[in-house]
Amino acid sequence: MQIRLRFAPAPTGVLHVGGVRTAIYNFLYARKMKGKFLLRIEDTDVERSQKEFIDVILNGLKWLKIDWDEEIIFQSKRLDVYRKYAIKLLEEKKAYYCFCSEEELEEERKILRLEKKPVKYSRKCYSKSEEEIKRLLSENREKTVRFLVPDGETKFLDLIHGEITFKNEEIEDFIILRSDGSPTYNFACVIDDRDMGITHVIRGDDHISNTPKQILLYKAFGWEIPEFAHLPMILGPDRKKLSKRHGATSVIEYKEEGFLPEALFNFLALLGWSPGGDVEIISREDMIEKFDIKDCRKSASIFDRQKLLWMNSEYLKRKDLNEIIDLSLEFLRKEKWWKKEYEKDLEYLKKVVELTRERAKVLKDIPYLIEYFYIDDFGYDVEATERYFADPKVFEGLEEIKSELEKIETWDEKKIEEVVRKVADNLKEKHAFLIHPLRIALTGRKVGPSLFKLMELIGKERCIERIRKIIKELWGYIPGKTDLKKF
RNA sequence: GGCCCCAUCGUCUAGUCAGGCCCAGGACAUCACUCUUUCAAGGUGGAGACGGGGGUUCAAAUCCCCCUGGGGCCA
Repeated sequence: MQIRLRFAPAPTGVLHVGGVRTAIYNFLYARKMKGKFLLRIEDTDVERSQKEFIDVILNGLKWLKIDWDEEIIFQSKRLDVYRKYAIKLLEEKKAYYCFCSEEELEEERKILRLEKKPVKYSRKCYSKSEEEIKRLLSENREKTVRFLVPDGETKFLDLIHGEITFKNEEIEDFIILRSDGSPTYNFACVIDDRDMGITHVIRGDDHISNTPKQILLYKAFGWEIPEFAHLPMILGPDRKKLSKRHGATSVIEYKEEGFLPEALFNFLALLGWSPGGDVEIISREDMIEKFDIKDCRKSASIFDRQKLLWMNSEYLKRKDLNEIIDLSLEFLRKEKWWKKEYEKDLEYLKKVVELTRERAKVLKDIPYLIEYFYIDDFGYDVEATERYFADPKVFEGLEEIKSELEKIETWDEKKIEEVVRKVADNLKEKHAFLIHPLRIALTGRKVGPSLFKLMELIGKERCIERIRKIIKELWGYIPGKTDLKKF
């Protein structure tokens, strides 16, 4: 039999990492078992559901390449279906009308709480006579439909947790249809899962307490009960359920920060599941091959951004350069210094990114890392300048290097290195004595990739010009006195 | 408050189902050293955990019970 799984988000908020991970596990399991992975939008709560969130959720899934089979099911288009099934339960006396007002119910609960009894609906409306119900209905009174919870206990075998049992007496006669005729979560969920032919329900373990209610509904309808697997939650650093307080909530924000979708997918897949052994970086194909819902952990895990960053940099190192370029361009175009004409020389961009990519943890780092390969007027790092321009002899060395560089005919890394080292030797100074100031001259910074490689890329003319410029601007520089802020 | 779930380094986890191979392995982070023109990356090494108490057993991270702690749902 082909299994069928689904991811069923409510468009009442953005798609956050917790939701994505649930989607990932459903997706992986479906692919592993050669089944189907479906999508359902639970938009029955008209007040809190927003169209924009649907797009946000869909875009997030698409970005992560979590693609779904078949058409998306929208609950808002199935309201008639839910009503039909509610009436069926009503007719079979497995559900009943409740005319209690919110105030009445609150009053009831208050008393129960005072008496330290379980807060549960009194079933008051269940004992109403046929005539009374008829009368109340004809008066067009506000009403809900409640499910009549039978006696006994409800147990199920959770694929992750094992057997879980609830006593039915702890479950109140829950509402299945609200007064506005819309279905409640548990009711719509069961009907949809049944209509969609869902065989396995994989969701967060915040739904464990919903499961017995749903099972009771399956039984009332005489439907086959699907398998359930309840995943542990992803918690914020404060060990509380993920929420807006924890910063980047929407997965799209990870995209905007320059995370690679495959890195986030890998990271999230391994948050709560392990293929066993010491695997960290694992391809999607291998995940599908090795995935088993039974290998999921039972305990909640905390989202560790540090490890995500590390994993992203690993993916960044391995990814095809051309793809990195394409993705980087999106970030570069947001920079004010970036000019459209730079994109004509893709070969140069490629070389520059190749040289700097391993220093990037996210794509967003790229523009900063390559800025000085494009613009010539940058400021000089104050701290570095104070340290490396303390000795006026530095200018002597730079002058010397400048004139030696001018003589170079084949401008390459090796030749440049030779020249720089020779000048330092002639001056009877350590090579670093000139290398550091040179770096400041060429990049304005104290750190970066190999100086000689970077000089090769920047080109002879521009390198010489930059050296000329720093000599001119810093001439007469006195450490600690000269105001470097102006550079 | 009621019910349910969970418990291995700071974090993610392997090992738990089929007890001995585990005085607990890996990864991130951290520290030291190394490489090096700098930073990062890389390499080497260090520190770091079975929440507590009872059982069962020749033997428990692993099985059972209790406590504690954390989380979730309902209100």
